Amino acid sequence: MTITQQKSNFTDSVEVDVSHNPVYVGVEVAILEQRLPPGMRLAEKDLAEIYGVSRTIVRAGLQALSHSHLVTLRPNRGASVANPSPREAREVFEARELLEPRSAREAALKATKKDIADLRLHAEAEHEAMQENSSGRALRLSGLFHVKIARIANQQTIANFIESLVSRSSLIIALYWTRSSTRCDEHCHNAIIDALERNDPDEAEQLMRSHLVEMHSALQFGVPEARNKNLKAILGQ
Amino acid sequence: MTITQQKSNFTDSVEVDVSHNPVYVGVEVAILEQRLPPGMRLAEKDLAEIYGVSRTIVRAGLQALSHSHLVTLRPNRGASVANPSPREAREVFEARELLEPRSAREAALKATKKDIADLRLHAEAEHEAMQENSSGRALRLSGLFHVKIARIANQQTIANFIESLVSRSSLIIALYWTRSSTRCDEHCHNAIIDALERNDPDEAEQLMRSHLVEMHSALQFGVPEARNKNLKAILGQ
DNA sequence: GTTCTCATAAACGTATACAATTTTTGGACT
DNA sequence: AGTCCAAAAATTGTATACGTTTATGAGAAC
Repeated sequence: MTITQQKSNFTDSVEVDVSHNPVYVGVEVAILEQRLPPGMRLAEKDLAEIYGVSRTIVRAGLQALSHSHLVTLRPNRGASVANPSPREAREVFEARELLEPRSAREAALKATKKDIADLRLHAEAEHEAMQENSSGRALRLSGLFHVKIARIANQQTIANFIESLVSRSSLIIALYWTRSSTRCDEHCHNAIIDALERNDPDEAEQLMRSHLVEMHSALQFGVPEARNKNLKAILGQ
Repeated sequence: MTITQQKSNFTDSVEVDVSHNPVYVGVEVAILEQRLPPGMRLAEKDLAEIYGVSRTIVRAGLQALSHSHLVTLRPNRGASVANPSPREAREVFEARELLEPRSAREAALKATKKDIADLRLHAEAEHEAMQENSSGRALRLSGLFHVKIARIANQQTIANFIESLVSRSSLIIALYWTRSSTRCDEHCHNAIIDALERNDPDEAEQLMRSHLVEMHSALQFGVPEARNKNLKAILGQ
C-alpha cells in the first residue's frame, strides 16, 4: 500500500477514452443512424463475435453507452438499445431548448472564419446525405451540426451536455417522429450559419430556438410501432 | 444469431445501476467528502483489496466514476481522483448558475408540504454536521441539498446534469476554495426553503442565483497546495 | 553528485473459465 | 389447446491468468 497522491502534471482532465472501443463506436453510430431500433436487445456474445473481441471489451462499451443513455442495462438481463419514454423525450427537448439557443448566441460572438467554413462544409455533407436518401446518415450529421455549434461557443461542459441530448434525440425521433411532418434541417441550419457569420447573437439564438421548437412540435408521443431486425445484418463487419 | 427486438415492457429507461458496486459508492462518497484529494492515484489492486472484490469490479466502478468526471483514466496509467483545471472549474459554476436558478424557480411552483418537510430535515442534518466539525460530511450534504431542489423541480434530465455538476464542485472546492472566505450555506439554504414554502418563484430563483455567485466568487484559481495521504487509511473498511 | 541504461518489479489490458441467474424447452396434466 | 413445472440451454456476473506497458531502482559512465 505505497499509494500516494500523484503529481498533477496534466493541466486538463482527460475524458473517458472509449473512442478506441469498437463496440462503443459501432453501436453508437448505428443508434445515431437509426439502424439499431429502440428496445433492441444487445447480447454480449453476439457483439463479441461481431467485433471480434472478448466480452470484457463488450461490457466496457455497453457500460459507457448506458452512461450516455443510449443503452439500457438491467441486472442479469443484459443490454438493449434505450427506449426513451414520452416523458424523457419531452425533457430532452426541453433541455435542448434551454441550452442550445444560449450556445448559439455565444457561438455567434465567437465564431471564426474557420468555424464558418467548417460549418458550411458540414451543411454540404448533410445535403449530400439527404440527396442520396441516406436518412440515417443525414440524421446523425444533423445532430453533429448542433454539437459543432455548441463547441464553437467554447463552453465544453455545456457542449458535453448538448452532445448527450443530441444523441438521445436520435432515439426519440425514431420513436416519436410523425411521418407526416418532413424534416427541413437544411434551411434552418443554413440560416443559423448565416447568422453566425454576421455575428448576430440575437438572430442566432432566435433561429436556434425556433428550429428546436419546430422539431419538438413534430413529435407525437403515441405508441410507437414495433420493429424487428437482425443484429448481425445491422452491425455486420 | 437469433437476436431480435425485445418487447418494450418497461415504461421508463433504467439508469446505470452502480449503486451496488462498493468501489463506486465508496470512492464517490470519499471524494464528495474530500477525504480523497484531487489527483490522488487509485491503483486497481489496492481498491480490490480494500473492498474485497476482484479487479473486474474495480474497473467497472472506476469507469463509472470517470463518466461522472470524478476520476480520470489514462490508458496504461490507471486511475486517479480528478483534478479539475481552473477552466473546468469556471465552466462548472457557470453551468450551475445557468441551470440551478431555473430549477429553484420550478421547485417553488411545485414544492409540496412533504418536500418542504424533507428539506427542513435535511438542513437540520447539514447544521449538525457543521456543529460537530464534520466539514466533509457537511459539504456532501450541502451538495445534496442542491440536488434535492433540482429533483423537486421535476425535470429529471436537468436534475441529473445538476447532480453531476454538484459532485464535481466538491473537487473544485477542495482545490480552489479560499481559506479566508467561510462557507455560509446554512443561512442561504434556509432562505431558499422559505421561498419555496411561500411558493415564491422569483425569490427562489434570485436566492439560488446569488448563493451560487457567492460560492463562485469565493474561488481563487491559483495553484493548489499538495497533499499526501494513504489510500487504505482513507477508505479503510 | 548527476544522469543514463537496463534489469526488475509493479500495474494495467484483455481473454477466458466457471458460477449464478434467467430464459427456453419439452412433456405431463387438466 | 392451454397451463404448469422441471430440466436444459443460454446468458450474464465475477474471478483469475497471462501478455503488455509503465514505473522503479541499482549500477556504470560522466
